[in-house]
Amino acid sequence: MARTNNLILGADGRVLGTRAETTRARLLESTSKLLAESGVLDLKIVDITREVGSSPATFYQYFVDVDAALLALAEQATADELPLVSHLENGWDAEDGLTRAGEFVDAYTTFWDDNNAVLRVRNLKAEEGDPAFREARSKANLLLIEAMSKMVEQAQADGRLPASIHPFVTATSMIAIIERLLPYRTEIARRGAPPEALRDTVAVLLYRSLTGR
Amino acid sequence: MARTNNLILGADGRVLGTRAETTRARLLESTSKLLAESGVLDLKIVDITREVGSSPATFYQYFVDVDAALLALAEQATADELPLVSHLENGWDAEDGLTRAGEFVDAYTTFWDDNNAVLRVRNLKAEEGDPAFREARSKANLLLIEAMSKMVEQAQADGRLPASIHPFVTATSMIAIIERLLPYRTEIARRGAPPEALRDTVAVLLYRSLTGR
DNA sequence: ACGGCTTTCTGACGGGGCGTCAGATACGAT
DNA sequence: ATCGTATCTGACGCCCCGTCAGAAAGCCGT
Repeated sequence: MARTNNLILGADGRVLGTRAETTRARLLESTSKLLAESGVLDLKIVDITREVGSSPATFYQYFVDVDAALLALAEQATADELPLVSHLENGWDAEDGLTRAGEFVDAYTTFWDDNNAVLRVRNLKAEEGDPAFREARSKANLLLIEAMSKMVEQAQADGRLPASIHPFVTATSMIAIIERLLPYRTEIARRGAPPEALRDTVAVLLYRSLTGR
Repeated sequence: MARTNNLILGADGRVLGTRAETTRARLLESTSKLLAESGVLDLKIVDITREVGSSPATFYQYFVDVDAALLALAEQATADELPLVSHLENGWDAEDGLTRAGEFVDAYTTFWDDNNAVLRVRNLKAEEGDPAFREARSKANLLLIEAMSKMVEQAQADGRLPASIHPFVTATSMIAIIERLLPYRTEIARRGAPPEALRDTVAVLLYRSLTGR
């Protein structure tokens, strides 16, 4: 709960001045960097603050604990994710549908590459049951999932997809594919698949499962 | 590397006697329990050993660090996963194909529910780049993915699936769906989807994507 | 430019987990 | 029962955690 009505708050709920806002931002950046470098399990508050040249006590002025900082990062990542919905608007039923599917995959890949360390932690904590991270994940994916659900409903109405599939579950499955497959890239490459195989295959899978074409 | 040629080894590579094997097993069980209860981030060696009534030093006789224990658990889980391949053998091309897909989903769900805490950690560490966990994950999924790849190749040969999809990537995507969706169950339920919707939808998605029917 | 007030930062501390080692204890063979 | 080996653990120094009281920096009115 770091942001309310555009006011950035410290750990004790006070409103921050400009100097404090800068410090907070630097701490978040440092957290993100260390997260990407060495993983959550090795994330230490001492290291975060050392990185920005301040002391551990400072950290606690902005975040009640590490989780609070991680949550703030997750919420930042959400802002990058929401625009992806533009690739889904108006469906993929026109003849350039498959192309648009590919563009969506590309856009998601970029988003993922920029935020993967944070997203991994967000998903881990969400799956472990933490309500705040659950909420953050839902909010991030909601727009995409709703847009995809609409595509499925349309395809069902047109008789291209069976009525037996549940639109929301189908949409969530598509997010699952794309979210889960990106970290596999190196492994897939090691199996001799050409580099575009992943992108193209995922695009076709999404296209088929969402439009029934 | 806790096991070589059926001999169970301690952290220093020595062969364990029966008493030691029991202790090691109890430590692993305790680790698994605490993992499920409170997540990786709060996993403490002190707690693990307290749980079995021994001291932290004992832990280090069997595992060089927590990761080693987690890896051992991941390898145990693999043993539960391999038999699932029986649901894929001979393909889903007969008329009971969709039924068999449903049974596979059920079997995987059971496997997941029994092992989810460990699998989550395995996947996290694998995605963070740890080679040992990468290896463990690959080994666990390999049989399933190979079987699914064969199904895709068959469907492509019969003209039911486009040649443009890569069998291995497709198979991995199916694993992604099923692995990733199970933790979402509560969230999907909260959206008013009936309880079987997930099972049935995933079964249909797998069936369609793997057989092209 | 100075004093006083507020915001922001930090040194220092008790608490506790980490990982190691030397010595204690339990076991099995004879 | 004794000995040798396998197994266990108490105790220690190290480092991170989270807190608090006080220091430093910034701001404002005069």
